[in-house]
Amino acid sequence: MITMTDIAEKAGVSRSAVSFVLNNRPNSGIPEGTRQRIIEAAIEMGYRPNQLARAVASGKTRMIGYLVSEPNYEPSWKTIMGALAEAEELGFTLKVFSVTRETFVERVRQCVELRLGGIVASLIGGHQVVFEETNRAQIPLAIVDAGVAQPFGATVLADDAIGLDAAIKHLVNWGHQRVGFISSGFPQLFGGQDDIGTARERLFSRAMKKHGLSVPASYVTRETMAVFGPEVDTEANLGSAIAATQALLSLGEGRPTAICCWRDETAMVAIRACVEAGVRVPEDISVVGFSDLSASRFFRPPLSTVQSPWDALGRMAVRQLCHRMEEEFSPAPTTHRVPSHFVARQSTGPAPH
Amino acid sequence: MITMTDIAEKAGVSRSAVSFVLNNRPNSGIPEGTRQRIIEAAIEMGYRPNQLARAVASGKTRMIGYLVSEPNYEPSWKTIMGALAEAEELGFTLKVFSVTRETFVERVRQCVELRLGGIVASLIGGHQVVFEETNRAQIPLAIVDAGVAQPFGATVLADDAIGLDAAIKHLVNWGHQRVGFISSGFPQLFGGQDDIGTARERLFSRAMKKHGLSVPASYVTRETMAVFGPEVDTEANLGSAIAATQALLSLGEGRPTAICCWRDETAMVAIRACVEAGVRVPEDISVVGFSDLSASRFFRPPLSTVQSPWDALGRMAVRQLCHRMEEEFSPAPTTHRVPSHFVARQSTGPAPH
DNA sequence: TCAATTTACTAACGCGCGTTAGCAGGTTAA
DNA sequence: TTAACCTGCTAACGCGCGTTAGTAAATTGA
Repeated sequence: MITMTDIAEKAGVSRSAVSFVLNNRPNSGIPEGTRQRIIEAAIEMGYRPNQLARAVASGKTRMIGYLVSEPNYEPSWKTIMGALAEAEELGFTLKVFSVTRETFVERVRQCVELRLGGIVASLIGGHQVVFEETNRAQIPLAIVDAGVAQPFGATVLADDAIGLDAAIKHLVNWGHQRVGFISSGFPQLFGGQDDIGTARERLFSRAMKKHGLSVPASYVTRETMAVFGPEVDTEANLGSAIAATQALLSLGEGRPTAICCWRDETAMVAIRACVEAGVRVPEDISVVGFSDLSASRFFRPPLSTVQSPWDALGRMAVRQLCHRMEEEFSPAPTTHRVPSHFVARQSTGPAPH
Repeated sequence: MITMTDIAEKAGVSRSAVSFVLNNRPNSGIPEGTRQRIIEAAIEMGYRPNQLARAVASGKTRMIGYLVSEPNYEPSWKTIMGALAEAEELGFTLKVFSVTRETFVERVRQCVELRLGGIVASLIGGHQVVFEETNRAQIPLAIVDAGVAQPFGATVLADDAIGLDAAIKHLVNWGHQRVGFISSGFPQLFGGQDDIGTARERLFSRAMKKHGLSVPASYVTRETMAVFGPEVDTEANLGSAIAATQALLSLGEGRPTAICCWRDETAMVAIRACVEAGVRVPEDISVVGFSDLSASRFFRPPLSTVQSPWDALGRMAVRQLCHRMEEEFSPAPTTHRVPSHFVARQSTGPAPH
């Protein structure tokens, strides 16, 4: 590997001169002739600066780390790819770490040891621990899609209220008055209470109230998700979604004429549960999803759903992180929202009389 | 940031002693007492070794780079995630780079400058250039899912023949004799001819011959794909797939009773084109896909398709790369195949008389 | 008792680079 | 004529670490 010393020798100058020229430092006093000689030597020898050494010497890195707890989940990688694109546009490189409940502390330490300039965390729980570790090392932190705003770092959230509002408006336009909700809760967070499910339920109630509709307690149910491992998305894991759907259907005459689900997968399972119970979708009941997975437009019926802006979330997280990397380190929390959009397909229709 | 010097001071020893203990070097002659003192000091001060400096000093990196040309494509990220998992299990970290025709040379240079220990390339074309660059820097290269084996580095391929063979066997069992093929070609490769489409067509012919079936030239068509950008997977891009399907359907009485498509997306478009032409799937014609996208099981009818082992491809690529990283550098080509599997769903059925 | 060995370390160099201080020679201004 | 300044560099230090050579003191062996 060619080093600066090699090209200094070839150009007949000192290594310092080479460093000055290659970093084209102003006021270094290297005249054009010498400058050209050095550059030509560098090109001729195929010199490539060692970024590691550069980082050690300068104490700065243009690398950012990305922690994911569910790498095989479609929303996860869409967010990653958004982050990757933004990072590259801003001149950073992205290092991805997958994380389990057992390994996530160790992974954060790895990031510290690699002296990464900043960290994006896309986790289900465990943010507190990540913060403690990064804060100690003075590493800026951005948290993406955590459900609720965190009391540290830059939290980047989808503005679910916008999409949810549009969804309910859509249902109201179809004449629906009684709308049920299947929330999603995680019983096995890394470390902490599950306030996410509750937050979602509040969000739903607020959105309903905005349209002058009330939500009986029996209309709000919750599926319980096992968090880790590739089985997250399989139907086998969604037994509780079936139970939640059946609970709503069993409410008799006063049952909801529409159901909002927190995830597209939940909506798919709910629809299947409805059909199996002899309830047609959307003729007898309308179902709304959340996420807009690639499979959702191929589902029968194609899902009406709130598109979560995964790509934009990743981009925003990186952008906010870079802001923090440029400034003095601060653990102060900030929150940034990215709008979501409702897209009407065929799982919703006019309310039955 | 705490350094070795800090903890040497605290423990009352030299920095060398600290280095010896923390790397628990054999025969360093540090007695247990001193050893404990140093370790305690390190823990107490929350010492984290600077892996960058370590890499500079030792000249070795446990980082591998991953170049992707189509990061938003489902098979791409499945492969990435496989690679990530394998890398972490082997104690490496993964740096992902997305690549366009304009930036891919620059990205390879970045990898060199970061002194990455090895590179996985998941590209459509351009392998030759990547090889030249990495070979000059003596960086091991693994190429994943390139369609055909490359004359350098470790090529990791899906053994499509296995799945294709199973698919044709499946069709033959349903009584099909006349099977058409819609291949996929890339007109805009990074640099070079498109021999991939041709290779696929040969593969198909061989598989058919194996089952005693011949393939008239008119049975083999090809869709032409625009390569880059997020529009790759949209239906808008698949006009040529519609044309290819119509060409097969227009063959009149002697037309194929089954069609194999090189991609699931192609199969979806082909099915739609059939239905629009009044040809029912699978009653009048059977259609087989390739890939097994997550949407494919939700498509109507659910696609019979060859599952490509994306995850395993990524894992294999990293494993082969790590082999090369351990040994003396060599540009010699090797090829590694990962089996594929056929999964029968509802887009195939008995041949019509 | 004294050389030979072992023990327990330290000093010093190098990795490739960024950066600051400074120096020799020429030019300018008073 | 001499101090002040500019030009065109170089010497030297430091980043945090791995590694080799070496050294003073303690121990051993004959």
